[in-house]
Amino acid sequence: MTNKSSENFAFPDTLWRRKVRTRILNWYRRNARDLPWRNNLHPYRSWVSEIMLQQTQVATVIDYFNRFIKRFPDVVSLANAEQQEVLRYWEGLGYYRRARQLHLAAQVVRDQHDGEFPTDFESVLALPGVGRYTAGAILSISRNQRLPIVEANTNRLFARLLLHDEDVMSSSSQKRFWAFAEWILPRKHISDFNQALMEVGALVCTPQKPDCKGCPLKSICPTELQQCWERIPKPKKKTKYENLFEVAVVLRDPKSKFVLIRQCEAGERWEGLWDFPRFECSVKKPKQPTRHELSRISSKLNQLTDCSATQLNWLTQIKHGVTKSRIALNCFQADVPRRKRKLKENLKWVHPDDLNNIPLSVTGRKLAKSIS
DNA sequence: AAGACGGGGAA
DNA sequence: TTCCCAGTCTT
Repeated sequence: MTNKSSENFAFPDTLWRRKVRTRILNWYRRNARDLPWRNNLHPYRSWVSEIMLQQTQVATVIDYFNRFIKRFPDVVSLANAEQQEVLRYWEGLGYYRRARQLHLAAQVVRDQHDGEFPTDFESVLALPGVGRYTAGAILSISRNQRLPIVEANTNRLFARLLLHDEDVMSSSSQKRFWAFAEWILPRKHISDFNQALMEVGALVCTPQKPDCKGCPLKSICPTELQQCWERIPKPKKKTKYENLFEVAVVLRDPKSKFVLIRQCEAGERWEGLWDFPRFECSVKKPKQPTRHELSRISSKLNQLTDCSATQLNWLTQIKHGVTKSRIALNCFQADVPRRKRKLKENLKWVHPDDLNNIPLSVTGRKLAKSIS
């Protein structure tokens, strides 16, 4: 192997590199946050934390991580759990595919790696839900293996350090950053160094108003010199949102008080999670829906559940954003004359108290709380 | 190369 | 409101 990919790019000299390494490491030793996954470094814990941290901020993850590790302290306990329980522990974190793949990967480790989390890069990378970043992060952080990482924080830090003004997510930018991450990586203290890169990105080299005065790399960072952090990294074009109007119905059996819930299927959002029957439908004045609107709701409800409702009472409106949609969800309650004998696979009647043990979409949880 | 996936926190 | 987040996987 004579062609290291970093040789295809022009980076500063090795003196500059040494400064970056020592300054970043020294800064980290004084400024590292005390985060739960930094105690008791172990590949399993590191893996769980890395999956949770994908596209999710540190502050959000902390409580989820602690609860999750308490319930699933090792990879085999996770593998042996029901997927529904794993999803329940994930509820509210979003990107639920992560939880399904985490669970699946735990079973792969149990069945193909003797229940021991693998420590070679190829095996880790082969696990579902693990890409180049996550595999490198797990093994570098928990085992000090010499593997580079590139993620949101380092994208920003590298772009500024290299005065890189292209879109950081383009494939050419990513190639350059991976090469740089490899080039800048020291021989020793890999775990601290990789965490330090992210920590500087998170605490100092922030998207808005970075703290260049407190930065360990000030005076060797061209972006600090030129005071051009607003231009680098290149701002992305803003996403436009689409307004959606939906209706959810709490169907209730008045005798037993049971309510009907529906499991989201593959191809839908929230696959594997449960929700109240729900569909797209706009209602102008939800408190006084027109006859026409009511009949549309009934018809769609019947289509989804084979149940017919006697009278629809408006409960509340819940607003929430999902990816690029902004949804206004009008919630109704209705009693059913009598329960159907045969239900579709993905429907079930449950007592409201039992909803506590069932993974629901966040809006489903809000609605469940409002009726209990 | 682009789009989907989710929700919370901060400005 | 909009932006951003310890990315991965599928078209």
